[in-house]
Amino acid sequence: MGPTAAGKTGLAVELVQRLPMEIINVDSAQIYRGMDIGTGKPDAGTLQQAPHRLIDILDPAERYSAAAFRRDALSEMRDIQEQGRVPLLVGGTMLYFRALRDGLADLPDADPEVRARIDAMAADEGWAAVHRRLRQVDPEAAARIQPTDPQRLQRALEVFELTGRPLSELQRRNGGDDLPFDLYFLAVQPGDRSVLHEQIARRFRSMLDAGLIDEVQALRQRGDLDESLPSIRSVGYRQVWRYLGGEMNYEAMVERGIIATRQLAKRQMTWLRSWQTLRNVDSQNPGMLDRVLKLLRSDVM
RNA sequence: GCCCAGAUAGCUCAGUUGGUAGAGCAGGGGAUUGAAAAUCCCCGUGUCGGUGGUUCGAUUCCGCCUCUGGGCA
Repeated sequence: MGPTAAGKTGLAVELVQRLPMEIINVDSAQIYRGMDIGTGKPDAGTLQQAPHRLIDILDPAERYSAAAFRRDALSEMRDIQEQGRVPLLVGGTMLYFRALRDGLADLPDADPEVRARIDAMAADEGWAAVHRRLRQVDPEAAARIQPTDPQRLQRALEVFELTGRPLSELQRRNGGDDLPFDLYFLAVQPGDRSVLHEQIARRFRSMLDAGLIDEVQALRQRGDLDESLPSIRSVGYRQVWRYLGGEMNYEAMVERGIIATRQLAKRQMTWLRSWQTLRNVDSQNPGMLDRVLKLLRSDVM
């Protein structure tokens, strides 16, 4: 685990060359086909020598979820284990890691029709009205969710409409199905954040040099994608999308893209700060690989 | 050289009819259950360019100086 631009992929590739491990991607953007440069996917050669599972499994028009990830990851983990290797889960999507570790409540999948209805209500009467409606059917969730948080308001009301039960009640009955795996958590984090910020700026510019604009242009030209999709909302893609739509100039796009990446890294580190039983290595330490190998030897093997 | 307009938070700016100031962005902290690279919450003392003057009191009014735009030569 670790923030973006900390060097997780490079480390993972080194590890699978030395140990009987196989990589599973835990990154909510790298699941999309045709989104390679901006998501920081390893190049084709690297993928050849260090295969990643759960990369390129979805079209950008599709939506994924933490629940789908848990299902898919467990299936891949079983498969890798049956082949006598150890699953190495690598990525920065902390919600996915948590869903894997803790499980999720038994809730219905997203329903486009219900969501469209709630969107229409919000467009009509505002999200505050949606919040008031939620308070009637699920006061506990309404107390926890800000009236300004459309995404969670929509989900809470959606769950009620689909099940007739409040989300807060269903979440309490969290079926704690125990994992058939022991999990070992290792975080790769920068000792000095300002150095990470420099790396982020450099990496975003090099993505542009590598053809990020063309990649996003190709997505735009399909005609069936828009900014409401998780794929297009992801860091870098959203900013380039708007630049291509004439909403900002090149310079502003570069600045906003770098800022969005920094903010992502910060949120990722917030997750890690409260993570239980976590081993940390400094991503800026040149001896990182040896340190990790040593940790694995003493803690796992 | 002269005229005009600026100079206030890291950046862009607002404001104080004279009682030492506040937004957006950035940044920091936090939350996070089928969108999570998403979505949301909290956090603003800074020689108010410098220096004299007027005043009980000046960032605010006046003079001079410096710097930055623009105009005239």
